[in-house]
Amino acid sequence: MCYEASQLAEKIYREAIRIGASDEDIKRLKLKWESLKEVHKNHYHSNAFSHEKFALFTFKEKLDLRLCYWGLIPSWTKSEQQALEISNKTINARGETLFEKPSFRKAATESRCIIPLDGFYEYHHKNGKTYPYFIHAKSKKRLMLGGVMETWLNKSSGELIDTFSIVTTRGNDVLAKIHNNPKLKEARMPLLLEDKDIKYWLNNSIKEVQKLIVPNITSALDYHTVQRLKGSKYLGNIPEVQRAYTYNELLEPPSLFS
DNA sequence: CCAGACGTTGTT
DNA sequence: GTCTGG
DNA sequence: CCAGACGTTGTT
DNA sequence: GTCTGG
Repeated sequence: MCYEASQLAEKIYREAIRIGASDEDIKRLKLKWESLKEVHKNHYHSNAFSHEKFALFTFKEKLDLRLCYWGLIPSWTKSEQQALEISNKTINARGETLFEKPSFRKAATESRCIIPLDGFYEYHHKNGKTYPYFIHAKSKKRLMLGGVMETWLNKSSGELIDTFSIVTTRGNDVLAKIHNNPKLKEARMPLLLEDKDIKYWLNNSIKEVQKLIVPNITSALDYHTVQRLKGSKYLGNIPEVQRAYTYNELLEPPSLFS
């Protein structure tokens, strides 16, 4: 799953290189980014339910970079009220059923996207308490997540709203470590695409795309506990929120024999 | 037929 | 313990 | 998903 | 818009 994420603004357009963008593409996206970055803010920690804007890549005739709200609003949504309700339920989209669900199948078929993230947050449970982890790529690379996007026309305001959802798949062994119970039957995680697969997610046939919905790039992930992400101890949307923080109760109990 | 839903997560 | 709001 | 509420009254 | 439950 993926309910909390980080996306920093710096030179996001450059990730297009990993999608196989041409020099011309990069030039165009850089230009576009110059205007987008005025409204884009650094998300050191963003909770999906606050529905903030994230930068993502799409591909119609050309590779494009756009800002979209997290929480997909299907085009058939009728009112602002309904839009808010449904966007609270479409933070993630199960990869297994992506092409069947009424909320996602149009987006899945016609407008898949790539969300470049600096990391995401997951919770570990122990003795009835939760401990947040920040999960990120080793080597400070961005993670490239598979997603779907859709534009909603708000008829009461005439406004076009771009929205997206993050596709999820079975959790890999890194997730299994964070949920450090070897008997855990199934952890979920966002669809992380390897560089070689990114362009196929954007423009291949449905059949090919479905093959990409599998756990991936385990070895390239790193993670550590961070301070609380909600409540009175929450640091807010600042760099420190993703800094390593040790919880003594999570440390290995001292061995009797060491 | 109409009305109402349309989604995800996981027991540390 | 369980539901709801974000 | 987690954090926080978990209720009633009546109209600034 | 389309499907499901009643």
